[in-house]
Amino acid sequence: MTIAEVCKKVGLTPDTLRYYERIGLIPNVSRTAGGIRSYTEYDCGWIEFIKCMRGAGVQVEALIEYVKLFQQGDSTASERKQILIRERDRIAEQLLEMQNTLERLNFKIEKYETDLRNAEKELQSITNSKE
Amino acid sequence: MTIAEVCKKVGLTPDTLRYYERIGLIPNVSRTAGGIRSYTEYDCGWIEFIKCMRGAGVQVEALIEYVKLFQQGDSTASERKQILIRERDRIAEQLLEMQNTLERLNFKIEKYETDLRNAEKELQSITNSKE
DNA sequence: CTAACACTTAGAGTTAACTCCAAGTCAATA
DNA sequence: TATTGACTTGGAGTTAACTCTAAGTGTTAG
Repeated sequence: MTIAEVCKKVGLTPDTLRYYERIGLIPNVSRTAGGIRSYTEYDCGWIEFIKCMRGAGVQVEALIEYVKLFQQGDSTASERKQILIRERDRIAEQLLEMQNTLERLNFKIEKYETDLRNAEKELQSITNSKE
Repeated sequence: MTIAEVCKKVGLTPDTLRYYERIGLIPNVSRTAGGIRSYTEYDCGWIEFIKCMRGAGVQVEALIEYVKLFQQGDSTASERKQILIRERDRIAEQLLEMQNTLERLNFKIEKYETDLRNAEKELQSITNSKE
């Protein structure tokens, strides 16, 4: 796959993909004779994983660390697991915070709704009394 | 309340509070005769609201817009409501994405656990067969 | 009264994560 | 074969949201 095809498939820009590769997030992308990137399905798997993690707010730095350990082989498995646990816990915490905020916003929106309804009613009763 | 007291109370730095005020997120903070900020409970309410929204990833730009409308009075109520709805929907969407990622991470972590257990078992059986 | 310390301002600096640019190369088509 | 358009690289620029600095003022403990 070319970079354009991968971009269409996963929804990232070529610049972002090249950036991710440059900083070590997508290991071993091979090239054609002319030096053009040629992505395998395996590469796409990585990209998709990275995209998913980034979408949940996992920092690039943590992902670089993970990929680096991955490339060092099986002996780093438990260290990698620790990274995943750490990031999982972060996401879980952030999730709670967002759930609270969501609830708070829902209350506030509801309050706006009743207030706006009441204001309209009042307006109408004034209009009516004038007739 | 002084800026230091508010900071301790809500968990923000003085720099951040001054920054928020400067860009219009905390309206009408009054000063002492000497020009030092003196926060009311009402101010703290705003700050706490802003902190909550920021904690859930609501952009400063959206909050500035909201505060500006708020200061313009009742006539902006429905416009303000629209902002809250928009941000609520964003948070809800982000929440879903994070829940998916959380699940994915949990699977991955579990896989690491079984793999590591198996590796250890294998190691042990080799050790045993040598004895 | 003075030393020490918190506060003030305007504005510069930092950080993360892209995003864009210039100059050049490669592939396909008229 | 020439041109068009996607690709390459290294490096500069951008954006959001702080965070820090410098130079000065106010407040309080000894």
